[in-house]
Amino acid sequence: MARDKSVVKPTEAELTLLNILWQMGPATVRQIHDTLSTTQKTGYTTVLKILQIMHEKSLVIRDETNRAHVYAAANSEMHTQSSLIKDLISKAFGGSTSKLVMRAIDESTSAEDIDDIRQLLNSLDK
Amino acid sequence: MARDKSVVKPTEAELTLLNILWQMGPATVRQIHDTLSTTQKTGYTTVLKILQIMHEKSLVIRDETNRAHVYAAANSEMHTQSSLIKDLISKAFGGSTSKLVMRAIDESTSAEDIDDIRQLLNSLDK
DNA sequence: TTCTAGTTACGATTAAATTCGTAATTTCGA
DNA sequence: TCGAAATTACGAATTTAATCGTAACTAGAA
Repeated sequence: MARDKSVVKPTEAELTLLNILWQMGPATVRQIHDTLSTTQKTGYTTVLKILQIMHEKSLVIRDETNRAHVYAAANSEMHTQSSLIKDLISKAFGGSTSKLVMRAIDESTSAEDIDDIRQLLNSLDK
Repeated sequence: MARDKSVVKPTEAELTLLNILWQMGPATVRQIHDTLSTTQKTGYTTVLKILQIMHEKSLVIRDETNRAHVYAAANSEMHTQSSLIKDLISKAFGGSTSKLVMRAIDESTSAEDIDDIRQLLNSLDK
């Protein structure tokens, strides 16, 4: 039950900040905190601290040129999504992608989702 | 960045034990530890302790009739998979099931997986 | 130049997760 | 009956996550 040091998996709080960075692009702590404040009541220094830790883990990069450092996600949203999915598949779905997909589809009541997925499958045919 | 108390999400170690319980069915600490030992070197009392904590959280139920308590998963594998997926979708996929599915399919190189998924979609048509 | 507002750095605190040693308890066989 | 072996209970130690207060620093305005 050891931690896998090689692949850094963002924690929940870290993922929240990454989502903001993916949406906003590079941003200062102030900007990130302002955005986060619309949905959560988290202190400014808390956000700063988490970003500093993320920097140590190389989850974000930062530009220290100006006094207010500018942070950016180190990896793309797509890359991170893939690694989170792979993690879940291996830990809760016995390594089977199709099991995860089928369970996800079972959950979805949205007709659009189903259509989107069907189109993706069709596009794989060619 | 608060914990959601209403839905108990198993930790990594807990999920490992749940996987064993789903596979074996109800089992004693000894049996669970023996199985786990084939892949991990975790102490007996560690497994016991985690099961006791899981019992407090109602992740498992236990039969205390005999001296060696018999533990069983409180929720089905399917139920837990669904809740883990929903959690991931909301935290890393902007709530979109189709985005998760598409990312998962992108990752999968297995033709069988694709076939399985296609069949599931077809079965939804009726 | 000096003050001030804004920023980063540092470290303390709390809570949860993980690990395991040791004590207490129980049961079964000699 | 009594003791050994197995089991549970208890709690300590360690690590990580998350939070934030306060100190230190910096740049621009007055």
